[in-house]
Amino acid sequence: MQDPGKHRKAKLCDELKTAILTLELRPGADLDEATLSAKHGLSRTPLREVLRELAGEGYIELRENRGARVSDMSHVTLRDFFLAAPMIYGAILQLAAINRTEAQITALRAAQADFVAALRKGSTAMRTLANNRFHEITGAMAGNVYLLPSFRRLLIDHARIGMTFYRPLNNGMAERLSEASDQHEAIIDAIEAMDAERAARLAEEHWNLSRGQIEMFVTPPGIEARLGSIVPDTKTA
Amino acid sequence: MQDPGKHRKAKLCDELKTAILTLELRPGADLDEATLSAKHGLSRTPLREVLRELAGEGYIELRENRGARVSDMSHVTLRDFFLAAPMIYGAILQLAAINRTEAQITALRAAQADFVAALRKGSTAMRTLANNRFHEITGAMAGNVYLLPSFRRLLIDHARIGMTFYRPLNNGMAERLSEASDQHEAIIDAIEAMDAERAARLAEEHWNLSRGQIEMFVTPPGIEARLGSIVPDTKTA
DNA sequence: AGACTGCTGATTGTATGCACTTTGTATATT
DNA sequence: AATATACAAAGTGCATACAATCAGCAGTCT
Repeated sequence: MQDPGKHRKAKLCDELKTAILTLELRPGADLDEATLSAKHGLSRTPLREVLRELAGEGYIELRENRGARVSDMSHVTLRDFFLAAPMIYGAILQLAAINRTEAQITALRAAQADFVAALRKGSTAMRTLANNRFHEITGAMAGNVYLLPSFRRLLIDHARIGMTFYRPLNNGMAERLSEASDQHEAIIDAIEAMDAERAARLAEEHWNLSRGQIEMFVTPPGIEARLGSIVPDTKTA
Repeated sequence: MQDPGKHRKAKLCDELKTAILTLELRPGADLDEATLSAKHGLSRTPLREVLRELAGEGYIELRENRGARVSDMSHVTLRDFFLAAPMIYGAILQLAAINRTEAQITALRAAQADFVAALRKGSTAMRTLANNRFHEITGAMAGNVYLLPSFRRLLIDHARIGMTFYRPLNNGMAERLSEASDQHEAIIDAIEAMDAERAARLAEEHWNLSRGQIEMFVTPPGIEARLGSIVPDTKTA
């Protein structure tokens, strides 16, 4: 696992982020410094600095004298997420429409192409990461230093929630995903046209779609089956 | 400056934050690792970790191989600030009203008492810090992990903007400050009553007051005086 | 039995030395 | 005189060694 390249730190940082976003590293998982530094061919000093950065962005939590662990997600944070997400997402897309540059539009189109490709033949993780990248770019377009910290924090958990709930083979998944893709296209158009109002409307729609999916898996319809009898029904068997 | 206590890191962290909030450390100021570590009796390793943390919270910026500097503030960031602040502040106070605990109310009252005391006989810096602490507590009350990062980032620059513009001896300063204090009291009441709607209204009012003060100093009335003549007016002298 | 106290292994926190990058300056060249 | 290059000084980045702290467990005492 030795990597004498110059970007070992950045690489490690990306790998950890990816692992966390895709739930490869589960919420609450412990991160051991010695193990990680050995695995990535870095000494503990730079590793710890990476951990500090990740903590600052909300990927992990640092506990005094007790090591780092991946940021937890509970029903409380899920509720917080539902409260904050529509507001921030709406604001970001509005500002993106106002401030976007041509180069950013190109980048956004590329990200959307990746997302479509991932929909076609990628894993759930690839879809999640591509989607995450798409929205990261809208954040960069908005370019508001005060909103970005919360936006980034939301994206982390949105990705993780997606990984948890959007399982393949579920009823209507394919249609919903292609709907999300269509919304992405519409969002690109609105941003390119610098139509903030339309962007805000699309943000709400996009959020509602996502919200609907999450709710569907949080509160499923219930299983249609009766409890078996404790004493075996010898008659029917 | 040697401090063999156990909390050197936390202390250094607080001192740096305070210095940045009060503009003792100016936006854009360079932070030299060697100097800082010597000044605070810490080696460079833990110092660098503190810097990473501060960077994560938005106090400073880290540049590869070129040291840290205090986060900059330009006309662009000021504009971003005006866009983001009312939304986030409103959301935070609403959530604070919904989620506050009794203990937090007590803490908020204490912070407000400090603020009043600072108004009476404190320096501008003390006022700013007391005000900052008051709002930090409302953030803790809201307790939404997704909104807090942006809220904290806003508070940093709100404090710094305040230090820049709220200079004593200016027209109407005293009245406006006592008005801010009154609003704090009203905010406490609304939060204690768990009245989210009233809290949101007060947030808007509080923001408008602050906004007005800032605007007053950004766009002053202009100086009533003519340029002196280049050739001295020998007749009048 | 239950709770408390004092060890021990493991893990995190800190200090220091060296390598590398950046930057300012002096000198040489055009 | 202006630009380019080489060198020197300063400061950051990383690795290793050492110190402090914590979790688990054994043993003792009530």
